[in-house]
Amino acid sequence: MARPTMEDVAARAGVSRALVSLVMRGSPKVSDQRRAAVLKAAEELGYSPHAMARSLASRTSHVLGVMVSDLHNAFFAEVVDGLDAVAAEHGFELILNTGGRSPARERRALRSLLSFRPAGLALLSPVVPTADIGRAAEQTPVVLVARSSRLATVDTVNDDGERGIALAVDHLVSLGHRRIAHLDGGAGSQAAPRRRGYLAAMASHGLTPRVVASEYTDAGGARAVRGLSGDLPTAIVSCNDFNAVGAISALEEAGFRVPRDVSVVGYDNTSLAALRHVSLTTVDQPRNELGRLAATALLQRVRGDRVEPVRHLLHPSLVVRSTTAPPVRPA
Amino acid sequence: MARPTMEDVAARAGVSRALVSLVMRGSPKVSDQRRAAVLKAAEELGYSPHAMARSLASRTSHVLGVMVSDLHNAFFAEVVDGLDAVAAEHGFELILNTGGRSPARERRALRSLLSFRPAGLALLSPVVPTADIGRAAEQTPVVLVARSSRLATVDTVNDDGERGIALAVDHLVSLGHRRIAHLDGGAGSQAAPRRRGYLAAMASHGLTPRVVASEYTDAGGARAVRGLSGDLPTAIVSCNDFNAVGAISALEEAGFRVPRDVSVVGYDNTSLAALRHVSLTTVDQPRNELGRLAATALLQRVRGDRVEPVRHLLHPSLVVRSTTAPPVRPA
DNA sequence: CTCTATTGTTGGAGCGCTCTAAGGCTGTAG
DNA sequence: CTACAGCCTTAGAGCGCTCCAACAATAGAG
Repeated sequence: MARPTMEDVAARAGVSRALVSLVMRGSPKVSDQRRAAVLKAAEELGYSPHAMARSLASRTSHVLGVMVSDLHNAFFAEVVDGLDAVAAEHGFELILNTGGRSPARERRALRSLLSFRPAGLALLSPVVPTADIGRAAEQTPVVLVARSSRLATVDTVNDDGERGIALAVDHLVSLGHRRIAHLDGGAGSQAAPRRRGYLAAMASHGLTPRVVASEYTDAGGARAVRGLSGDLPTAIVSCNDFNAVGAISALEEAGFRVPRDVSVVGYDNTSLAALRHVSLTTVDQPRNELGRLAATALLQRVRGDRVEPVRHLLHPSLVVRSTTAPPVRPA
Repeated sequence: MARPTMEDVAARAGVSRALVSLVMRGSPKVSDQRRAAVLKAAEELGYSPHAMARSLASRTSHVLGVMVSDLHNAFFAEVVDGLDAVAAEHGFELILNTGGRSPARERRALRSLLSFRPAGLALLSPVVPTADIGRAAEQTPVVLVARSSRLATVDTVNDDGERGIALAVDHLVSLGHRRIAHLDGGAGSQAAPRRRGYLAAMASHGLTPRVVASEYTDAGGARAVRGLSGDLPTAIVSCNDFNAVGAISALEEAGFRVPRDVSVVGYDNTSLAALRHVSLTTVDQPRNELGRLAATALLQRVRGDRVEPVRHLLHPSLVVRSTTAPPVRPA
C-alpha cells in the first residue's frame, strides 16, 4: 500500500518534481509534450496527489468542517446533502462530526474539526455556548444553520419560522377558520419563532390566540389534543409534522374527522407529510437550500468575496394537501 | 488567523519542538514539570495540533472516508450516525461524500476521498462497478454496507433480508394466513434477497407464493394493490415501509380495513412505521448497528487485528404493531 | 550577431509535524 | 572520583507537496 509520490512520477517521466506539481495543478505554463509524458507516467503508476500534503504545503484547505447536532434527524441529513452538493461543485470535501446535542461533546467535536484547519465550518443547530462559536470563528469562517446569533463574525442561515407559521394561519383564516390553536414545540429548536409567528398572525387577523403546550413528537401532538377535550378549535397549527400526525390520530380516535371537523397544518414538509396516507397540509422548509446557502456563504468568505456577515432568512412556503378545509361547525 | 505552531509553543515554554510533540501525544517520558510548562504555553497561545501535518509526518491517518450513495435517504443517515459514533470513540474523523447514485459521480467521489489517504473507506450502497471497488481496496481497507460482494479484499455489512422477510411470513402464517402476497421492490437495492426470502418462506410452509411487481414508494404500493383488484390476498408483505403505507391507503380507499380484511407488513422500521397514526408491523433493520459494525471492521483492519475479510449479515427482527391480525375471511 | 523578452523548467526552502539516534544529566555503585 | 545506568531532552532528517527565484532555451528586436 506504499503509494507512489510525485518524485516517482517525476523520475518515470524524466522531469523534475516541480514540473509534475505544475501539471497536477493544471498550470498552463507546461509544454504539451511534457504534460503528456507526466500524465502518462502518473497513469501508469496509479498516482494521485496527496490532498493533505498539498494542503499543508499550500497553506490552503479544500475541506469544510460540518458539525451536525444529530444526524439521526432527517432534517439535518438533507441540510448536509445540500452542503455536499455545493462543496462538491467547488472541489471541496466535507469532514463531518456529530455533537449529540451535548455541549461537552460538541466542544470536543468542534476542536477535532478545527484541528484539520478547515477552510470553513458549518454548525447545524449547535448547542454550545455562543462564546465557543465566537472562538471558532476566530480561526476560520463559521456559518450557523438553524441557530441564530448576533455574533458579528459568523453567518447564519435559517428559515423564517414566523413567516412560515403566518402562512399556515393565513391559509386557515382564508378558509374561514377563526378558532385556530397552536400546538407549541416548547423548548425545541425554532419553536420560539413559530410561536411568535402564530401570535402575530392571529393578532393581525384580530383573532384570539390559543397556545397549547406540546412537543415535537407524534405522542406529544396526541397528548395535546386529548387535553383539549370539550373545547375543540376548528383548526390546529402544529409545531411540526410529527406533532400534526399525532394530533390527527388522536382526533380520529376521539371520533372526529380531519379535515371535516378539524383542520390540521404541520410544519417541515417531511417525506411523511407527502405520503398519500397522510397527505398533510404543511409548511415546507427548504432544507437542501439551507445547506446550499450555508456552503455558499463559507465559500464566499474563503475566497474573500465577502467580509460582512450575512443573515439568510429563507422563505418557507405552504404546501396544501388534504388536512385542511373550510370549517363546518360554527366558527 | 495565523495560528501558532509547535515551534511557538516550544519557544514560549523554553523547550524544544520535539518535547512539545511528546507532550501533545501524551507520552509518559516527559517530566511533570516540563509537561506542565508546555501545557501552559499551549493554553496561553491557544495552540492545538495540526491534524494534517501530524498525519503527514506520522504516515498514519485518523480519517475514515465515507461515500454515501444518497444522504437524502434517512436509512443512510442513520448508518452514518453509527459510523460516526464508533469513529469518535476511537479518535477518528469522518470525511464524507455523496455519489448521487451515478457511477461517474461515485468514481469521482471515491478518488477524492482516496486523495486524503484515509485509514479506511466505507461505501454505503455504492453503484460503481466492482472493479473500481477492488482498485480502491488496494489502497486502503474498504467495507461495503448494503451491498454484497465476493471481493476477497473487502468486508461487507448487510442485513439478512431473506431472514427478515421470513420473519414476516412466519408471523402471518402463525396468525393463520395462507394467501400471502409479496409486493416486490423490483431493481431496488436489497429487493432480490427479500424476494428470495419470501419465496423460500412460502415454500417452507407449503404455500403458493404470489409476487406482485412494485417499487420502494408509497405510490408504488398503492398501484400494486389496485392491480390486485378482485383477487385480494389476506395478507401482504411489502418490500419496505413506504410501499406498505401506500398499500394500506389504497386498501382503505377501496373500502377494506387493515388489518381486519387484509394484514400488511412493512420492512425497515422507519420512523414512519412507529407513528401511532400508522402503527405498522414491520421488520426492523438495525441501521445504526450496520454503521457501527462497518466502522469496527475498518478499525480492525487499520490496527492489523484482522486480515481475513468479514461478512456481517445482521439479524433483522420483527416489530409487531397494529397492521397484522388473524384473517377473518376464509383462507 | 548581440540583447532583451518570453516561455518552460528546475532546485531548494519550507508547510507543521513525527521519530530516530544521539546527547546531557542525575544518581548510585564500584 | 570514575563509570554506567537510567531518564529526559534535543537536533535533524523527512513526510509529500507548493512556490519562488533562478535559469536554460528559444524567439524576436535592434
